[in-house]
Amino acid sequence: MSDLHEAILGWYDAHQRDLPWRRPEATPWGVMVSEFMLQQTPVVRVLPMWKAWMTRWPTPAALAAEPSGEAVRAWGRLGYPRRALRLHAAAAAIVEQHDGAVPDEYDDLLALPGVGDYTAAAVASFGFGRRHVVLDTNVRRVFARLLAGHEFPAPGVTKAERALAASVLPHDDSAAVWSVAVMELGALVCTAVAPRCDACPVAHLCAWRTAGRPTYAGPERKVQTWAGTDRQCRGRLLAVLRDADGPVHRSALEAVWDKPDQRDRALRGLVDDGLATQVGPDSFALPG
DNA sequence: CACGCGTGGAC
DNA sequence: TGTCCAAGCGT
Repeated sequence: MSDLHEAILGWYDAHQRDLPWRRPEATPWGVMVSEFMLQQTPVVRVLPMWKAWMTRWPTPAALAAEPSGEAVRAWGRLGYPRRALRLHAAAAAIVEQHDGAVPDEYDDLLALPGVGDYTAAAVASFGFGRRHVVLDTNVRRVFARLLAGHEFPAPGVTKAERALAASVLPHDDSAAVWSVAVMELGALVCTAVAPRCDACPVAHLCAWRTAGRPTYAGPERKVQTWAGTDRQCRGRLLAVLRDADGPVHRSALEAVWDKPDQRDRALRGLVDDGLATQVGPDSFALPG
C-alpha cells in the first residue's frame, strides 16, 4: 500500500464519524436512503430524518406500499422534495423488478429513479463493498487539491478527472473504504471554506499546498439565487400541503405568496412534477 | 451542458 | 448580512 493510501485510511480509522448508515448492521436499503437524503444536504440535517424513515420504512416494500404523498410528507423540510418522490418510485421499482432487494450492480442501481452516477457508485460501494470510482463534491475537491493542485475542481466532471480518481482507487477489497475515507476527509478537513491543512494526513503530499494554495482560477462558479424565486414559492406552497391533514383550499395557498402569476405557475409546476394533485375545482393535496 | 430544483447553517 | 455551501439528478 502506498504512503497516500496508508495515510488516508489510517486517518479515517481514527477520525471517522459514527454515522448509523455506516454501521455493520446498516442494510443496503439504509445506505440507499442515506444517499438520497445526503444529495445536496448536510449530514446533521439528515440524521434525524434517516432514523425516522428507517423506523417507519425499514424495507423498500414498506415504502412502496404507501402513497407517494406520504413520502413527500415525511420528507419534511429536508429540501428538494422531488427526492422523496424518486425514492418512493425507486422502492417500487425494486419491489417490482428486484424482488424487493436493493440491487448490487451499478447498472441496475443507475436505472432506478433518482439514482445517478454518484448514488449508484455509492450504494454499490458502501452497501455491497463493490469497487467503483465514487465522485462526489468532497472527493472531487480532495483530488483537485491533492493530485491536481487546484483549489476547486472544474464545474463538470472531466474524463481526466475520472481517470485520475480511478488511478488511485485500490484494486483490493479496500476500495469502498478508500472512497468513504476520501469523502470523509473532504467533509471534515479538506473543506471548501477554510480547509484545515494542519490536521490533514496527506498535507505533505498535497500538490495544492506545495504550490502555496493558489486561489481558484477556473470558470465562474454559479451561485443560486433564492429570494423571490419560483423555488422559494414552491417551497411555501408545498409546506402548506404537507402540514395539512387533507386537501387544502386554493385560498390557503394564495395566502403564502403575493404574486398570482408566479404562484399559479409554481403550483402547476408542483402538479406537473407529481408533488401535488388537484382534487377539486379549488382544492389541492399531496399525491395519493 | 446549463439550468432548475429546497432548506438552513456558517461566516 | 448577503454570500456560499451541503454525500446530485433529470432534462
